Amino acid sequence: MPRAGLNRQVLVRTAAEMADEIGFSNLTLAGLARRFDVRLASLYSHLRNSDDLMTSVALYGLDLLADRAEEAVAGRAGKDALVSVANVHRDFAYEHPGLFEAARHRLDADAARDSGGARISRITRTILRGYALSAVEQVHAVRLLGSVFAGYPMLELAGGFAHSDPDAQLSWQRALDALDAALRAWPTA
Amino acid sequence: MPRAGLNRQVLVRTAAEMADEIGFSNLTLAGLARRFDVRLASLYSHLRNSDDLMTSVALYGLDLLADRAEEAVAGRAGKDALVSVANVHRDFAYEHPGLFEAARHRLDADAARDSGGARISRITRTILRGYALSAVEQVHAVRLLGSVFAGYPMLELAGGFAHSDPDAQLSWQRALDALDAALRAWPTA
DNA sequence: TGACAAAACTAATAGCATTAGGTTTATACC
DNA sequence: GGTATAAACCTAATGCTATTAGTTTTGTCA
Repeated sequence: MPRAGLNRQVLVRTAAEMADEIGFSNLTLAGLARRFDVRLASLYSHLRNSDDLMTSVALYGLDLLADRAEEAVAGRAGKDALVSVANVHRDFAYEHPGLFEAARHRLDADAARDSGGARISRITRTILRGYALSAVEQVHAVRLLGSVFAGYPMLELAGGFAHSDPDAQLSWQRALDALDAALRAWPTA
Repeated sequence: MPRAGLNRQVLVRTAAEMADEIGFSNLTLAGLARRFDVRLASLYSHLRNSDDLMTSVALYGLDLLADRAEEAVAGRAGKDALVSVANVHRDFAYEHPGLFEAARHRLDADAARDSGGARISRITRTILRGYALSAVEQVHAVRLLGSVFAGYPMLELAGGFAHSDPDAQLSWQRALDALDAALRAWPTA
C-alpha cells in the first residue's frame, strides 16, 4: 500500500479546512488521521501532540488574516483604510469560522510575538496614519479597534444579533462610522 | 457511607468555581465528580450530559454578569452609566475568567432568548437613554458597545495587550472616552 | 543491491463520556 | 417501629481521544 505522503504543512492546512467545517473546538487528531486514512499514531511523526496542531492552526489562521489585512490597507488611508481592514476581519470570520475561532487559541509569549497577531496590530496601526493621534494615543486606538474587529464578528457568529431587526450588516457599517468619528475627534486626556 | 447530597444547583455552582480556577475549556464531568468524591456516573442523576453542564455554567455566568450590570446602571445615566456598566464587564472578566469564557459558549435559540445575555442587551440599551439616539440607532449602538465590552477584556485576558507599554487600564479608559464621544456625536446616516 | 532514515504501523495505557442495570439510603406512610 | 418506594449512588461495560514504545515497511541513495 502506498504512503499517504503526509507532512506538517499538509496536516495543518487540512486541519484548518476541517476546523472551518466542524469548528475548531471539534478538531481532533483522530479525525485528522481518518481524513487521510491513516492510523492516529502516525501523525506523531509530524506533530508533537494535539496542542501542537491546535497552535499551528491558530498561527496559520492569524497569518492568513494578516495577509489579507495587509493587502486591504495597502494604498489606503483614513476611513477608507479603516473600513477596508475592518471588513477583512468580518469577512474572514464568515469565510473561516474555524480559523477565526482558532485565532483566539491561547499562545505562549514566544509564539505570540512573531505571529500574524503581532502583524495585525502593526497593520491596524497603519490605519491610524490617516488620523491625527499621538504615538501613545495610537496604541489606545489600536486596542479599541482590535476589540471591535474581534468582538463584533464573534458576537455576530455566536448568534448574538441573530435575526433581530436591524440587519447586522447595517449595524456594522454604523459601528465603523462611529469609530471613524471617534478617531477623528479622539478625546485627548 | 453518607451521601454527598448533590443537586443540580450545587453542581453548577461548583463547576463555575472550577471553571474560574482551571478554565472553562478544561472543565470536565470527571473532574467535577472527583471534587465531590463521587463516581462520574453519579452525576447523571442530576445532569443530562456534559453539554448540559457547560450550558448551565454559561447561563449561570450570564445571569451573574447581568445582575451586576443591573446594579451598576441603576440610578445612572450617560457617561456615568456607560463607564459603570463597562467596568462591570471588565471586572467580571478578571474575577471570573472561567465564567467570562463560558459566556461565549454557544446556546440554542431557546436558551438564549431568556438568558442573562438578553438581559444584558436590555441593560446596555438603558445606558443609551442618556444619549440622543433613535430606536434603531440604539440597536446599532448596543451592538457596538457589546463588542467592546466582550472584545476588549477577551483580548486583554488572552494576553494581547500584555505588558506592552501603555497600561491596559489606561487604554480602557481611553476607549470608554472615545465611545462616549461617539455616542454623543452619533453619526446618523 | 543493500543500507538507512523516515513513514507508517501495531499494541498498550490512560482519561473522559455515556448507558444499562444493580444497591443503598432517606423518607413517607401505615 | 416496620416497610415500600423513589431517588441517589454505585459497578460494569463500551467507545472515543491522546499518547508512548517498539516494530515493520518503504523510498532513496550510495
